[in-house]
Amino acid sequence: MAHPRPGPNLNKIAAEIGVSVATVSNALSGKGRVSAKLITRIRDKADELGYVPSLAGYALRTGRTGVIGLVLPDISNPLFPQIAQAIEFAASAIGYGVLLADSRGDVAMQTEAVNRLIEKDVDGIVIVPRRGTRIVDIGCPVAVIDSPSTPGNTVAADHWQGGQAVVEHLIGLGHRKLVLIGNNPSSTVQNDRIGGMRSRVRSDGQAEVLWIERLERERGQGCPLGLADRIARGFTAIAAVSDLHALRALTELHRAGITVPEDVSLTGFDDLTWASVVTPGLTTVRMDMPRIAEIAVRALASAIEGDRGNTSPRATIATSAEVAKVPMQLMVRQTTAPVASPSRTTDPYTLEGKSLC
Amino acid sequence: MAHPRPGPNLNKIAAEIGVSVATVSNALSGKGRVSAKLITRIRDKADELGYVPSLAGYALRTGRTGVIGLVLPDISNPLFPQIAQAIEFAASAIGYGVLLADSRGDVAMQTEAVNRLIEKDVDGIVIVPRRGTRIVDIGCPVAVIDSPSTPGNTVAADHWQGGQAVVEHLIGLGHRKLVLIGNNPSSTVQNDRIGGMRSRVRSDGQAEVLWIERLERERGQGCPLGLADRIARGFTAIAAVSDLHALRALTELHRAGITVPEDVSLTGFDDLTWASVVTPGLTTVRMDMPRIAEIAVRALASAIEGDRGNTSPRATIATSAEVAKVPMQLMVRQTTAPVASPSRTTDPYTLEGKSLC
DNA sequence: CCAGCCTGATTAAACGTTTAAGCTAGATAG
DNA sequence: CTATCTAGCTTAAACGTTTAATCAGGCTGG
Repeated sequence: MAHPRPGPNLNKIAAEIGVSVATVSNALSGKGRVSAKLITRIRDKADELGYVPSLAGYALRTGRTGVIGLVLPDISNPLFPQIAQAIEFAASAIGYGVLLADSRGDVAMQTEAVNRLIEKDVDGIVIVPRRGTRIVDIGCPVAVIDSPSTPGNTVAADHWQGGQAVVEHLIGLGHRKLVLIGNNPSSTVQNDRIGGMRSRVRSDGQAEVLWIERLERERGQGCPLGLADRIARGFTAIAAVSDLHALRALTELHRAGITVPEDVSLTGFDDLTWASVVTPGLTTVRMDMPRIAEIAVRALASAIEGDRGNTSPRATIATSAEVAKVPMQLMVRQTTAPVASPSRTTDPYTLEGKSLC
Repeated sequence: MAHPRPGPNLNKIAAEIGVSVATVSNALSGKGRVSAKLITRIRDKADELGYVPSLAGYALRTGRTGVIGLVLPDISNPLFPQIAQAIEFAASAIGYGVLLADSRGDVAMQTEAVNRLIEKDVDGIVIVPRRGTRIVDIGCPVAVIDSPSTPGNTVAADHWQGGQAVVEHLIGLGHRKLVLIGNNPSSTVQNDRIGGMRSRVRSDGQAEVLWIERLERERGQGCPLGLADRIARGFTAIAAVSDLHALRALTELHRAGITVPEDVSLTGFDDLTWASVVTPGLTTVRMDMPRIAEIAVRALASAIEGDRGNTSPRATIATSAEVAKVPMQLMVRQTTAPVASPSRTTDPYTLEGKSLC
């Protein structure tokens, strides 16, 4: 009624060669004292038999499973694929598996998700916290992504610098009067981005910030943002805090007969997957996810591996990369152009929105 | 130098109460013969101490880890979030964890990803195969999602029926001449969708299929699809095989001064996250991911749990749901409207046949 | 030549769980 | 009153690994 899990084990190899299991274990892990020739002999036999070490046995003995958990806020977050892919890649590169846990947008589910992971004996957890959530003190190493306000070890994109890069790009194209579009001023990420943008506006320039949620509270869901108005008043560029808002701006502009980038330049944030396939390609700024993931995973791994000896059940915090900030990368595409350019070669584009609002 | 993993174990409970570990194990799992009062006494003690069973110990003994692997083609696939979320939800609902593995779009990486999972001792694997990949015979239960052509147990959205639903909707709105947009005829998914669509075109109607990849091979990457031309020739609706292609069509239409849905109706497929936020909201058709995931996971689970006794190292195929097909759901939004609606058309500009392509 | 040391191996215990098998005592049957 | 059954527990082995402790010799130094 059970399972002698198919593959060969240390015993098999040991028996086959005629030595003890301990020797085989030592040979393969390179730890004890084994003669060179015996080591190679064992190695050969091992992959002749196609030996795969049993994680269960290893885990039981060492207390380490080689698996880390990944807790995501809500998967509907369009950034999610990038994050998951990057984490999985970074983790598997150093031999860790990634257990998924989705907190489904629910704050309570987040701790519940963490518990599920702990019950699966993960060695550590990477958390991308839901906005406004605080990471509680759990009993294993944790790395937090992109919530710089959270205490403890965190790695985040440098949103401030990203904002600076966007505005520097626009300034370089000659733009002086900018409309900045955010959603909610209570988001630290958005605030960082907006802050970075403002910090690079020239003294002879001007920046007006539009907070969408506030506007919608007054004028209703999906209301126009009054962009045409601003253009008429001399604003020449619009910088949104997210690609989604940029897309919304784009439709509003076209509805008003304003073309991008001839009449006005437009930028987004995050480089969502469709940002490059849409025409014209959206100039935006992206997080260096591979790097962020690598830092997070490495920090976690070193915390885990340094954990030996620390038997305290309380949280062990990853030591390195306490608050690493990773620069963002500007992706220049077709929605930005020099101000008042007489005639661009780029195809004029009209994604003209109808109805709604 | 190590790790006596913090929490209490069966031993602790046994010692505390004064019985043997076996009894505790039996009491908690409800298997052996233990008196009722002792059971409750043990139960109480267990959660008084906050007992969490060691997965490692369990796995070692039983050969089952309670973890399934999820292999995804390439995470950049915009459908990915929905899939991952649904699988994770379905799995965790019946106590399974989900180990992530991304094959990064590379066909070779797919089997490599599978191997990574097997080395982590997963009990089974859910695969969303890359287009054109065949699932090799691996040594554990497998459920395949959305590749109906693949032999073995598969659960897939009923793309054919989805196509039918789209066209039925358009027909109901009075449309007769349809342009169908696909990407690559070698994709069985796309073929199913197109096939379903054609099967519902009325005998007094007409459907012309545009294969994007073929067109681009002739006219170059990102070329116009000649939609305005078709509209001029009396086509009143465009149905794309994916939201992405629908979006592309939308931009092309607007560039030609054709408005949606007044001049022409447009539909997509998949209900990608942005499909509802874009204006006008895209009428599309979505997979019932929660249901698909549940079927896949359940099939896998029953294969795993039925595996006891089957000691063959060869693949064990999930028995139930051999080729389950799950209906798709039509999401009617703003890009479809009755044909030739007399009212709110701004003004029927006579379509200047801006001859493209 | 003997005490000690290094080398290369072995033995045995431990991690936490499940489960077949064994044991004890009270109840029942004959 | 003895033989048998059974409910309720215990013993012990097993899963596959790591690792501390031990051991057998060969070598070295004195």
